[in-house]
Amino acid sequence: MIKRNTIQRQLVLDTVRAMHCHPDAEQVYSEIVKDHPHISKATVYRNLNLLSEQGMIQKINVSEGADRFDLRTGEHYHMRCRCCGRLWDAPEGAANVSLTGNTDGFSVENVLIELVGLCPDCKNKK
Amino acid sequence: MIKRNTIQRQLVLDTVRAMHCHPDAEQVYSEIVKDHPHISKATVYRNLNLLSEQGMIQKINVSEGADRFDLRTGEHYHMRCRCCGRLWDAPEGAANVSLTGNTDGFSVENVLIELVGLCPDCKNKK
DNA sequence: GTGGCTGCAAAATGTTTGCACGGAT
DNA sequence: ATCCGTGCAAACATTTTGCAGCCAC
Repeated sequence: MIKRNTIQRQLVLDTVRAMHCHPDAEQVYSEIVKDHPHISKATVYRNLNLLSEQGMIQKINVSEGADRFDLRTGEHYHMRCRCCGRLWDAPEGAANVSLTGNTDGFSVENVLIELVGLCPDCKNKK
Repeated sequence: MIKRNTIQRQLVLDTVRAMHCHPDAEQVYSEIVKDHPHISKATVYRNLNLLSEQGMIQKINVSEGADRFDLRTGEHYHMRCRCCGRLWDAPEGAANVSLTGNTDGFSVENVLIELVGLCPDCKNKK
């Protein structure tokens, strides 16, 4: 199916690229609505899903709350603060994963990693 | 708060222990309802959450669909088939993760890993 | 002009919560 | 007698979908 370039699709992509906080769909919508009050939340969801299927952005499932979106698409891992809920890209080399191939005939195609802990801000609040 | 031993709580625990398929809440409920038609789904949810907080079972977030529950509570990883959706415990040593400590001041407390791929059954169907 | 895309509302999915009652301690 | 746990329904959070009109191609 041929995909069209719509203003809404470009807005969703630009907004995710501009926000460096791993926003969820609601946050992307809120940001766009400021300048484009007519956009529908369904359109934001549809385009976030489409763009992540096309590899333009990455959809990130986290163990608490709504899915987040990220402009980086290469394989990398995420750190989630269990206190404030914010999400970060883990620095290059923060975690190294090696697969031994001993997976009972299961073919691993993708490794998803979430590092859960406390961010510096939340540590200082204690 | 002191926790009471109720028939429903024991049923939820026993059922998760008896099912070796990483069921979600709906599946646990369906299994219990066969013999105990009066149990409420809310009770199943409440007890699954309580038991996982107590460390009796483990709650597993997966990147697609509802949360699953597991009788194993020690740290281990999971493999999810992207075709049939089933979940398995990854064999001991299937994946080795090393943290380098290079996490920009973020304190990692827990590492969650999901290996996504194809199970032997789904590979054979192709 | 065609058919994908949008906005809107409604539905679907997964989970939690308020409340009155019943049962364990 | 207390008060925790239950069943029920309703609320909630997140996401998807049906549909009529619109707009990019």
